[in-house]
Amino acid sequence: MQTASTLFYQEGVHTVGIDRIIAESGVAKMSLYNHFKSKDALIAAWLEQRDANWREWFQKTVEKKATDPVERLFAMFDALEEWFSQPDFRGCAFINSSIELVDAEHPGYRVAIDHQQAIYDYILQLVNAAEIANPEVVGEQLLLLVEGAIVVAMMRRQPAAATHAKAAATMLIRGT
Amino acid sequence: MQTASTLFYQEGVHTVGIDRIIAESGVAKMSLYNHFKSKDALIAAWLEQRDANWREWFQKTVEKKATDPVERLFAMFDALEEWFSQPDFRGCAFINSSIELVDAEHPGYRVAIDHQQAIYDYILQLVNAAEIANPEVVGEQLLLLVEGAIVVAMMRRQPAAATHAKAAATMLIRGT
DNA sequence: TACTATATAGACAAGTCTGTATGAATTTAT
DNA sequence: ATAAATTCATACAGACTTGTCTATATAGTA
Repeated sequence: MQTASTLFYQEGVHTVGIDRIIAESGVAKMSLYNHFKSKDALIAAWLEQRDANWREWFQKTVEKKATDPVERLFAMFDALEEWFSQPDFRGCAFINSSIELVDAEHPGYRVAIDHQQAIYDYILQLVNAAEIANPEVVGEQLLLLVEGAIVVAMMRRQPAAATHAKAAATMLIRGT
Repeated sequence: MQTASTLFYQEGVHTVGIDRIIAESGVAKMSLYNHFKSKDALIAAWLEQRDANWREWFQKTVEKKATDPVERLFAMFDALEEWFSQPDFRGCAFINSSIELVDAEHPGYRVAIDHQQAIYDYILQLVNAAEIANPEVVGEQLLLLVEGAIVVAMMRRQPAAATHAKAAATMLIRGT
């Protein structure tokens, strides 16, 4: 699973084959198929695990950087910048997978969609805690900045998008 | 090429095979390989054509909606909303392709990266025409809103992201 | 009319992929 | 220590992929 995780994230679920996973992990093919009934099931399990891990990391990092609700909203973008700066950063696994898994019936597709909604829910929670007017609207706008920063940082391969997103968020929240 | 264009955009460059393209287009396989030396070359040609078409449509639409530079910046998001509302909207072909074409050496990869830069260049041009302070910074922020709106609209399958992006852009530019 | 490109249809090669079958080795539990 | 469960290594089936080859048909031009 660990091998599958890094390979799927680094090279995409479509280009990485089962043979590659078993070769680099040293696990026999039958052992893999004993734990996951198909490659699609493995992909779904990976996405679910990554969803839990990523969101825990993100929230823990944000809440460690600041206690004030407004400051935590800004801290989101500092956390993003940390993420973007990691040498193995290759964008959001859930955006990437939702694009690769064209079929909406794929067991991993819903996980990817729900991940973005979970991010929005977390943002909305912080916006509400900060007692900002029109919380849903501001929450949607901040979500756009988060997702936009991820995409731009991925394609440009530089983490500066987080800084610009943070500045824009400051403008949206504080008006300065 | 027309068949390849719709298939690649709708279902992704990886899942659509050569056989599918020749079957739905009625073109013989050797004719296709006579015009494009490989599938990768066909993908690159498709991206280049779509880049030209999309940017022409986008700029024409924006410049038709408004003449004032500031209003044109806002009109970008109205154009996006039109795009998002098309029933066959499936996100940005260049974001999608840059994710599917993991290899940076792929002939189509650079086209995808350059496309985003071309969008930024256009935004910057409008920002400069509007004589906004810190044009590069504001341009980057607007790019985040554009790219974020595309991703969110794609995953949610609803065009409301454009409206939220426009409101955020208004706040960034006008402060209200 | 005759020649030259180009298009067509389909078989084919060589490789990829997922998933299954099999028997031996190894670990775990009693 | 013996039995049970799991893992390993490998071969294999069947379906898929891209790209080539061949032989026929069609269109344009001198």
